[in-house]
Amino acid sequence: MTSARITINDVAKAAGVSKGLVSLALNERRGVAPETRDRILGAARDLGWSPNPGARGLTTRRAYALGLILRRDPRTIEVDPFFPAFIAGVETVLSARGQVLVLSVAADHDAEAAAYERLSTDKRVDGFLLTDLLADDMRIRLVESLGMHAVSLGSPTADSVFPVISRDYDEGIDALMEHLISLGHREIAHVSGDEQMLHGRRRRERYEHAMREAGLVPNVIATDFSPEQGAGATKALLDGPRRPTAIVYGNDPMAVAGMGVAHERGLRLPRDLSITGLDGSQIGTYIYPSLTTLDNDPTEWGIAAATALLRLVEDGETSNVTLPPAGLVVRASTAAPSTGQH
Amino acid sequence: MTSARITINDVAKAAGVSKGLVSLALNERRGVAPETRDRILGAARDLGWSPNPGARGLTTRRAYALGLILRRDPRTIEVDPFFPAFIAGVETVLSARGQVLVLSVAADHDAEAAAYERLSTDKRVDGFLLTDLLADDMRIRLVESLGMHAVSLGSPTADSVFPVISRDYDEGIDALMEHLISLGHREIAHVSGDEQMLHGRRRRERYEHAMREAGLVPNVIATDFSPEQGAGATKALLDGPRRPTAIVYGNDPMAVAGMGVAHERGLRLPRDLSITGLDGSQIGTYIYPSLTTLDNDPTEWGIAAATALLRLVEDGETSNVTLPPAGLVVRASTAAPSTGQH
DNA sequence: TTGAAAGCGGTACCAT
DNA sequence: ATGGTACCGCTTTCAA
Repeated sequence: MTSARITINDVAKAAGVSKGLVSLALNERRGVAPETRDRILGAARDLGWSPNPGARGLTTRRAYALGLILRRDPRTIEVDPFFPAFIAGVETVLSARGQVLVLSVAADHDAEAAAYERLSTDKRVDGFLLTDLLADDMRIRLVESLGMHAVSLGSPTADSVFPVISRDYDEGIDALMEHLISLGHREIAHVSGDEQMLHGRRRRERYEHAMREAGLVPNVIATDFSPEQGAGATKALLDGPRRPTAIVYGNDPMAVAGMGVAHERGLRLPRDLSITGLDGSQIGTYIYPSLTTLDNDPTEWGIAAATALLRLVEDGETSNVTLPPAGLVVRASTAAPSTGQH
Repeated sequence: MTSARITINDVAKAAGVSKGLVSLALNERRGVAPETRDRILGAARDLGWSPNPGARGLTTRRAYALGLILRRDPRTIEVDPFFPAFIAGVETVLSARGQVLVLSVAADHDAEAAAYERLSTDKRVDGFLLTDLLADDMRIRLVESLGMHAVSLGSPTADSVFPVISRDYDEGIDALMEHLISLGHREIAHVSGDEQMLHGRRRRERYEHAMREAGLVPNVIATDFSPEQGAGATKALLDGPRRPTAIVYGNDPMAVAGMGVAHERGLRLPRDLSITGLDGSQIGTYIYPSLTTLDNDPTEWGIAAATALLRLVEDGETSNVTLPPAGLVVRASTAAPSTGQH
């Protein structure tokens, strides 16, 4: 089956008009007689025609595509519950508008910067979705200097001209800490994520705030968010001078790894050690004990981010979005500490 | 900083030649004097110019992009250790060639088919990477009828004109079964993945083959590969008439979920129940007990698939690729069965 | 070996 | 309201 390449000229011919008019009709511009409009659109539908984005972009200077660039160490790339659902959310917005997502993965900062530049100079995308924001993130200035649009997930520390999508975690972290404290925990440790990352740092700060509010002393080990370092941090804590009765992990994969360490040492969970994550992954439901965490909703992030970015690209409107705050999800991995030896 | 839009004309001017010649030089066509060639390429480099893929594709009929469409239930989209690393592999190949990956996520079969059609008719991609192959997969014929190129991960049951990337799992499954049997297990159950999916079915068949070879009777529960159904299947098996001493899960996330169920019932792993996965994820290293599984290497899949697809698109060469067979990775989740009551 | 010009599939402007 | 035409950035003939 040779799918006939059908173009705007075919539609024009079929509708008995000039191709300029077809363009006007398609783009819902005024100045086209209603009945002509219908005839044109009908012909387009009959022929199964939709405009070629490449040709279109040649004059409109648009790519009709959004870019997402992930920086990930290839060795630890695997576990991240956030992205698949996030991308699904982005897609629902894009596909409804005939747009497309260009995904790139970069191993390090240099490759990352190169990827932004390439997608930009090659006019592959109209804007970028900035995730995993770092403190003083170079990408803000980079993307700005490239003359590209963007939205960021979370508020950059430096000045940013881009719309911000955000969700409050402070409230959820407060609730989580209160939950642990009211169970009787005093030695509550935090295995924080990459402190370069804004949300990692922010969570750590709120944990510390909550601890001090309760008259307790914070106990933090920083990691890179990988299960590997999560496991290592757990061992360090259990062997350390201030052995915790509860550990709050910066993300769920680390919490799962931490449980592995605890089980390995013969601890009975949650009696001997309470464990929590911070971003509500599905797998947390099926591990044992099921994981107390905060809810998230990556799909919602994706929808909001893509919508805001498209508004910026198409209408030049910069509108921030605040998602509903993350709430506490109590499952089975937290309980009152045992009063036994330690 | 207004990044000057620099085009082929600027390069032509700088090199003192016509834009036609610039094109010839850039595309390494013969008939360009060596010294002119160098001058042109030098000018291009100085100006930081690379050709606009959209404009280019207008005449070459290429998108300089590859497409990957994932069909995933939004509710269970989260856990799949395969894709991030697979995509990273694809990316290493694409970025080196100035190409790009277009990623799409579809909720169901209809949306999936629509996505293939859209990326195809809009000339968004030059070919598709077909993953998660189903038995008698409609996509083979669909993509063919769209006149698009593709490669498939695994061999389609129906005739396919597309290159096939494959890796032998039979050998690894045999080794895994032998491992369990030699430990003394007789009641070895299999929680299989989606039987619609080719690799899920194939794995189940090999498990059954190995059981019969050993004079044992297969015991299979089919699932959709989700942790949720993995947990459910585990409960059914533990409550069933033929309570297994070992369970082979179709993928690692289900194995993790299965462990959760076992722990919940107070079983001591691996003494009371041996558990294995089948696709070597990183998280398997950090759970307790660490997971016996087969190794995989999604990045390798990605590199091979993208390379083969690009060869097909650019040179018309259809070359199958066979990756090294998956090997057994023995960790701590398998041991001799306890001889106690049951 | 090189230049000039047509054409790819659209959009946008200027007449009418 | 509609048609004609130039033009977007690049590739590809065809002459020279």
